[in-house]
Amino acid sequence: MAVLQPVRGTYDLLPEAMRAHRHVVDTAAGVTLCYGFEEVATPVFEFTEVFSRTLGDTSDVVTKEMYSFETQGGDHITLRPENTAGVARAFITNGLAQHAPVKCFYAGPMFRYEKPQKGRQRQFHQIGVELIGAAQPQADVEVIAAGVAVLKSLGIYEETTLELNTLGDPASRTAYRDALVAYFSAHKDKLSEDSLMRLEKNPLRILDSKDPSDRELVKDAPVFGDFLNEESKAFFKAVKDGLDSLGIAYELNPRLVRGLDYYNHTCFEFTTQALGAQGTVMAGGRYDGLIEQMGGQPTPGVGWAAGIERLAMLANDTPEAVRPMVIIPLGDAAEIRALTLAEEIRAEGYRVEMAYGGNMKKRMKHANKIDAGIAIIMGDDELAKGVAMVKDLDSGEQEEVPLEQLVGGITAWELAEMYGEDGLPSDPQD
RNA sequence: GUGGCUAUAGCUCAGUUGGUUAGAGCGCUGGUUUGUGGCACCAGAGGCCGUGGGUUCAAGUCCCAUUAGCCACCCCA
Repeated sequence: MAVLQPVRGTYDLLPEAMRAHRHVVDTAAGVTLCYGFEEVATPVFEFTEVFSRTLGDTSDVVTKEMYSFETQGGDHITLRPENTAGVARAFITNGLAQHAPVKCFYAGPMFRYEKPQKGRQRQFHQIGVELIGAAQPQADVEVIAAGVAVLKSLGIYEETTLELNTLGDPASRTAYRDALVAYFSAHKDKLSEDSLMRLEKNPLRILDSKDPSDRELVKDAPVFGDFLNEESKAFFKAVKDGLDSLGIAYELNPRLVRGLDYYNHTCFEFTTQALGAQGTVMAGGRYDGLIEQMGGQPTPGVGWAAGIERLAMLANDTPEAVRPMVIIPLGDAAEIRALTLAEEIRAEGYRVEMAYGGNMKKRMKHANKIDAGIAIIMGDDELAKGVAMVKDLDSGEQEEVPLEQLVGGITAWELAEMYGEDGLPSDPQD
């Protein structure tokens, strides 16, 4: 609007939005830790090859969505468009193979040069988990279960649908891909413009086309099931059985594909109707070929990523801001004592604001404006008596409390009055 | 990258067929005298009408471009 705009597709996280993000991240970190995923952080930029060599030369992410630049030293750098490649790189460079299986959780900004929409920014944020070094289908189940637990903790699981598919092992996938190319190539005249492109880049995507003419063709297209070899079928069955035994509902979606090349076997998405065209809330799958493709030893892996913005838009149980208590000193001696009193109460883990400036009324209004729950009014005469007037700003009740009790005893008094029975912050130090 | 819609105060929006000093609500600041807030009342500040061109005696209003947002496609989290 004004001359000073944020860069297209970026935005500021002001306290209210930041709290929603924090809630998503903290919830996910806590839940996934129960599954053994420990938080890690990798750089927000990597050498460009980390992404270009792994994501696939034909993927949209590589061909048109990367923020890449050359440094003064001549290095080719790219802001990470996703974090699986970065984690995989860290796995290799830190020699984590000896600790396999490695389970990690991450949260942070990702960058994609896309046309912004609601729920789609150029700098956005993702949480995700990766389980590297476990080839068993039980690992897929565990990863998906962790995702379910996160969604449940955020109170949005009921709004999502788990869509599940298998991409098979590379042999199955290649065979199917070839069959699809053969089939659609024979009907090029009926394919949409987009799908002609897809035929070159990612034929599997044609199956998911929204074009009516494409859809007609898709009806008679080869079915992936016919090309899955026994191992791939058994693997997929084991994943489904695991989910069944956990009572995790899913819908098989044979058209569910991945834009990134390193996926194989299991792929899944949690989708919702509540976010318009940006319906994917959490997505992931197995990527057994990735580490090897990057130059490491052959190492299987499985994981998912979820957009924090999208999760935050769905979650409506974001905690309220912690209400402060406000100290209102009146008089020179009280002003001085208030400084130390504030420090003492803060040291106990409470949010304390000072109301300086203005007369009593001004300061009370200030207390009100910052949504304080408690006002500690301390004039020179109270100070002389060694007390302070403690006022509950919701009920209007107030009473004199000896200063020494105030510091040591504020906890119970303040919490009870300030938050009532519910809405109690679990730990005010957080 | 393609197509459509939108752009007026911090926020949500009015601004008639182009016509004087561009409005409201909320919010913000100050006040309604003494050390007690919320409510009410009074007053005030705050707008290159997204930006740049053009048409016209005259443009917030019409035209073009540009930027940004929104929506759909593509793709994705």
